[in-house]
Amino acid sequence: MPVVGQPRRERADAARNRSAILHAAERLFAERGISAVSMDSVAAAAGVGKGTLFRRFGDKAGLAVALLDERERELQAAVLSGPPPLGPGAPPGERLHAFASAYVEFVSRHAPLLHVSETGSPGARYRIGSYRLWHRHVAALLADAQPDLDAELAAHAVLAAMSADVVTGLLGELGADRLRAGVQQLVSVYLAGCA
Amino acid sequence: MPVVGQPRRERADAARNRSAILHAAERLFAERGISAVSMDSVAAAAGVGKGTLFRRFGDKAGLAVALLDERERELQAAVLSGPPPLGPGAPPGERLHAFASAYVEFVSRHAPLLHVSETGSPGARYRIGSYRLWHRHVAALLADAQPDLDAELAAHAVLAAMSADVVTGLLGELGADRLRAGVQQLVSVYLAGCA
DNA sequence: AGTTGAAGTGGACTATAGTCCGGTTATGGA
DNA sequence: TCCATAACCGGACTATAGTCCACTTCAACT
Repeated sequence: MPVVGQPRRERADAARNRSAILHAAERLFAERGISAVSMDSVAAAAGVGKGTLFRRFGDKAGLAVALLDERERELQAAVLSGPPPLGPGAPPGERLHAFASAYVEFVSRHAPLLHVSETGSPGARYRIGSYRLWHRHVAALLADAQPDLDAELAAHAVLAAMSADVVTGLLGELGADRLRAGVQQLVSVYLAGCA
Repeated sequence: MPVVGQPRRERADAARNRSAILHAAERLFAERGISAVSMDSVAAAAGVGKGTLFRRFGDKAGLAVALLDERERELQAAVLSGPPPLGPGAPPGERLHAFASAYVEFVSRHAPLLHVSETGSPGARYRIGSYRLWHRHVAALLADAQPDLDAELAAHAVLAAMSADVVTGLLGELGADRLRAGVQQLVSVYLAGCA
């Protein structure tokens, strides 16, 4: 009887295919742009059938999430256990500003992938694990710095201002510096907390 | 020679078809839910060919935008020339709070249509006329109430907190009241302006 | 009313996402 | 080593968005 909650180890062939798919997708997306790459071509480049691709990742959005997951781990590590001011050690206000800068940077860099990952069911962003992680992080810092605030709600607002849609939609119009300034102003105003 | 910048009046047959398409789409979307309605069936129900449908509205997102446009006019009228506190006459802070409530309500009611209208090219929301209108409105009120603020940026943040994606993603988790409270808190904090 | 050409029309066509299921293979136990 | 079984594989299949272009119709101007 298999141990509950601890599924058997992934089969060796499945692991090989998973890795092949991820690498092929990464390469093709970089070469041609995500929207120009069909799932068929990803499967072909990875040397697997279409069924395998969809079985593993559900749909194109799922594939994007898997790809982002790898890239996001780096930022997560820096935030959870890296050096201050991003990591622990600095006062919450400084950490918040540092996080905002880093996150805007991250979103800018991976905007196309993020956009695809949020395609499909509406509100998908709010259900994936990483959003919850960032939300907890921001809410904790806000609550720490400014107890009068409803930090849960404020954290959602801060993250909304850094959503992939906002960043891609306004980057062209405002430029990276001004975009960052907007988020920093938002964070500052929450931290000042004269509500 | 046709007058530049003032395109000829829409041809009568085109107007008839446009109206037929809009009405058919409205009915089908209400009956079956947007995602379950194919563009083919909209065309068939309207009694036009597929080519006509796509020529007029570009794609499914364009059709959604056209449908929203009608519904949005009501809110626009109330904001631009209706009675206070939503319309002119009340102090800017009050108008802002009133707008936030009304807009969250609007987004909640039309979330599926808004989601479809933002599908497709990323950042589509920021290019359609109505976003620019709301942004100008919010920015003007913020600038009026709190001159220290960078009102342009703050207005984007306020609208981001009320995007269709945020509302659909968090409505289930937080509920309508708490969602509204979050936006009200955001507005209050900007108005307090201790940045 | 007749002419003319621009705007509009419709349905066949292509490309792609995502489903399904019969056949195959890895894995753990005897 | 061999067996039973559950997971995995792959490609044919379906449904739908969106394109294209030869044909039709409207309306402005004689």
